[in-house]
Amino acid sequence: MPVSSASMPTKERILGAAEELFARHGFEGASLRQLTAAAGVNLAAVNYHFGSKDRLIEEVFRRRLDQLNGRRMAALQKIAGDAGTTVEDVLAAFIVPALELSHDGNGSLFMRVLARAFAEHDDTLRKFLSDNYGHVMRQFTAEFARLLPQLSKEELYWRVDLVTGALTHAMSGFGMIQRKSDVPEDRHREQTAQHLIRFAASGLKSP
Amino acid sequence: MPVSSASMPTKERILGAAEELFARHGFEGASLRQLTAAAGVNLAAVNYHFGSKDRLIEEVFRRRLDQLNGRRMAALQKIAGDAGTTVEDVLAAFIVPALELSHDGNGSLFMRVLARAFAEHDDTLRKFLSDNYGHVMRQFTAEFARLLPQLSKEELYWRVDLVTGALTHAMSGFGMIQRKSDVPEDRHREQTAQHLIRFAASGLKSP
DNA sequence: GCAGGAATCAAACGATCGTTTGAGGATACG
DNA sequence: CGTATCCTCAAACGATCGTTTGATTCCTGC
Repeated sequence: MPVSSASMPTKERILGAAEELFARHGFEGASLRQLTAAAGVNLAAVNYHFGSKDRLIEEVFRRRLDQLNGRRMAALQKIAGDAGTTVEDVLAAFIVPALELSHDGNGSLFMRVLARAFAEHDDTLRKFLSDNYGHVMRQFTAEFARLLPQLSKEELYWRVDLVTGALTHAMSGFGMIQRKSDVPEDRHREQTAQHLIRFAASGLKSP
Repeated sequence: MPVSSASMPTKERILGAAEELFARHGFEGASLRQLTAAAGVNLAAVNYHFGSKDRLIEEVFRRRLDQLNGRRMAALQKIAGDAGTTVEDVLAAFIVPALELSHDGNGSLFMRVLARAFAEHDDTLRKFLSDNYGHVMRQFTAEFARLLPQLSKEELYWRVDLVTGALTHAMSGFGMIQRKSDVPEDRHREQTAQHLIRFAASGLKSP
């Protein structure tokens, strides 16, 4: 499963190498020289294809988040507003697409990039993420509000923030948690999802 | 409450400015030239007093973590092994010292530095933190294990990791959550602690 | 098969990085 | 008063940063 093979177009090889090096060394820590060397392309290729390093960073996010948040929204649409929907259902709509990404290619490296973006309080990056994907969090929060009417607005924001913090932290470490070889991949993913959903649901619903 | 005034010794002025700039721009993003300019000291002072930038980073952690984890361990010793101790008590021993730090001076900036250290999967930094402060997490985990005997070792590690992730994430954002002016400082801190403890306890104890 | 845009290349740009140097100032002790 | 020690300072070190340039190669459409 190549993330940056010689047969791929230059743009995708750069994106693959960027994802890996941003995860490992941070946005400032990974230089364009390391990056283009790892991708096997010329140094000038980044500025030619993306314009600048900052635009490359945005493109790394866009490529993954478009897919991730698209799947999250699709899963949420199916259950939002329904009478039988539970907190666990909404959490599953949020978590399962992220787990699928984590176990696909070097998607788990992207989760580490995302965790870095959370830790960096960089205004430009936060604005980009908020502008492009803020509506996703608002939709999920609105559905939680419907299912947890006893919580004040303030309390709800608190708990949703704690849940996203825990999940981002946990999923950024998935590269290290290896499943036992006798458990099939999808079964392992299902167990992980159950762990996370149970934990988060208990926190959200706590009295 | 100056963090880097002209009257303070050079070493402390550097540590104060370093904490702020590392929180804002990361370890690689903050340069020694910015840092020494903000502290009002000569560029060479960092290498004279600390030896290198990496040793300065370690000293930034040491100064705060010695105090923070000292208070955590003291609070834990008082209740560890007792018959009446609850999960909430242990969580309070972990959380309250961190909240006290967050509301004291620019201690909240340090919590952001700590959140960065979590997100960076830098081996050198992780080894330093593990070598010097790993015993704290082991002690707390052991006490959780005593109070939650129904959890498997694997499940317990999972949940403790989720809790620390949520708390680190939450407390790194405390600079932005301002208390209402009609609520006294210590009352606000107490309320925040209750929020965090309730959330974490529900997650840990979830069936 | 040839013109022309797309893509790649080596090389260089000025800026900034962490670190080192050696001279000079401050301070305490004989 | 002199001297030894701690500290500060401006300046420079080589390395590396993101970006730009201009020539060269590749590929496509006529």
